[in-house]
Amino acid sequence: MTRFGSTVRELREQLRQDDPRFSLRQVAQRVGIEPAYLSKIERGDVAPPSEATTGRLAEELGVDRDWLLALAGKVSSDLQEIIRRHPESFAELIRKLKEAPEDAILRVVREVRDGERYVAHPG
Amino acid sequence: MTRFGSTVRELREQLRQDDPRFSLRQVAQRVGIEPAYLSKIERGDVAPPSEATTGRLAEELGVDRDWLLALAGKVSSDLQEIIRRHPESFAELIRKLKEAPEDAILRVVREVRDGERYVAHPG
DNA sequence: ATGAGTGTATAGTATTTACGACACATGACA
DNA sequence: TGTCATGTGTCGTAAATACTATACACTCAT
Repeated sequence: MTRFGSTVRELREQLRQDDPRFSLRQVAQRVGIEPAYLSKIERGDVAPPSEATTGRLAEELGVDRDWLLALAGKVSSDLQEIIRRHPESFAELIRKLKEAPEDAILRVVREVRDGERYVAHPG
Repeated sequence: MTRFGSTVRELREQLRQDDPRFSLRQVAQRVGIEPAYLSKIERGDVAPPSEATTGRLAEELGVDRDWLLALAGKVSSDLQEIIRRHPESFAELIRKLKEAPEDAILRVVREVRDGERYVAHPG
């Protein structure tokens, strides 16, 4: 159903072309899981791994953690915690941005980033 | 640890003052769970229920679904799905708003709501 | 031909999630 | 003094989550 496994495999094989340390076994060891498990993950034989494991996998493969988590069908727990502090506001904001194209979201991001009017003042 | 159970109980007992249909048993029946289970939920004897059950509970108690889900330590799955479509943008946006006060978040919400520049045009 | 490294097949498991079933004690009401 | 509704205590459990352990077959260089 998801492209998680095949994506991980492709990423790993790309890296492997330049560096033999990216064999399934060695990556599994660095990530801290059994090779057999990573094999099943890459072939989609099992569901994507936990948030923690996916995070270490993302770092190992040099891709964005939130991006890989999304492929795994998850949302980072630290983001969820932030949302839970203002559930109604964030809910409205996110649902409003549901139909928005990527660049519109990025514009909001940029506005928030630039405008110090949005962040709490340190002094 | 969480105030989920006690909050549900308080809400229910408030409603009950005007309407005897808000006994634990009757609410449980309308929500579609066993009274014993709701009892344990309200006393914090068990973890908050599933997203679906929490949603029905919110409706029954007349409170915001996302708000009650937050109390349950969850984020609505439809919000998560939206985030997963643009994981990196949303991650940055949400983390940027982490330190922002409620009214700053609301200002962003309002800007997005008003500015049709953010939403996809139907025509 | 053997040892090292590769990926994979099979089987099993601890923990968590999300409840249901049933019996019980209490209090009000007729 | 039944009976009706209330909340609760105890026990059990199906399904999902997130893996481990072991053994196997293959390839390639020595």
